[in-house]
Amino acid sequence: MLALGWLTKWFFMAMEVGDKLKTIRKMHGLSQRELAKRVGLTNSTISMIESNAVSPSISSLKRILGGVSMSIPEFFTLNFEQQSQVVFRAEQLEDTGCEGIEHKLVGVTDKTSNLTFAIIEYQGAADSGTQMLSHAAEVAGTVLDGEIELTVGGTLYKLSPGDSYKFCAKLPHRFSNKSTKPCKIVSAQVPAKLYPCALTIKANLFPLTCNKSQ
DNA sequence: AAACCATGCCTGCCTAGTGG
DNA sequence: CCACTAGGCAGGCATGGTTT
Repeated sequence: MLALGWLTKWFFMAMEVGDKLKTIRKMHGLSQRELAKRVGLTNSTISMIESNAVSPSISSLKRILGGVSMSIPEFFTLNFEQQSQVVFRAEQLEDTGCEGIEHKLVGVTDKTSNLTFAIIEYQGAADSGTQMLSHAAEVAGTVLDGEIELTVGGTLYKLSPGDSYKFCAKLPHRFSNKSTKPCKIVSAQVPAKLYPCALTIKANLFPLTCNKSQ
């Protein structure tokens, strides 16, 4: 029974091997003959595998993937259907910020991504809220323009253009623009969920206040 | 009952050839 | 030049018979 289950599972996996291999080969700009020559097989073998006429042996698949610098685990975990939008035009970026903070999220509609990337602009005297933020994630960013005060775990850091930060967001943290000039930051976070001053505020999951104390 | 061996089937892969 | 098909070969595996 176990063997039957394994065979069934392998059968369904094998159904996709040919299509996947064909896509990968074309992504590398190779013909069946070129790939076959590169890995020491014949073009007909590549053809039959790609048309799902045969299921390649592990050794053959390893050889073929070697021709495109890919491992077997990488091959089976690759999912082309999850590939979504590549380029996000400036006008497409959704502003999820609140008063005093422009928070433009890149790829906010991509639910499969594990990364959140944002372009943030703190207006003069704006901050991320009176309460310290804390959420299970890792964040990193760079100040492009202006100056910002970053408090992480009780330590205050003053950042200028070119300065970067990276910290575990579980530590209580807060951003504050003490100057009168805007401060522009690019910021990334993994995992993509629970972005404190954008998605969560927008969704009213954590009703934080974004102050503009002037 | 266990181990060994012969047989046939299945499958991956090859060469040669075809059609677009 | 390209992808694909037909026919054949070789190795792996399951099965059944024989021997110990």
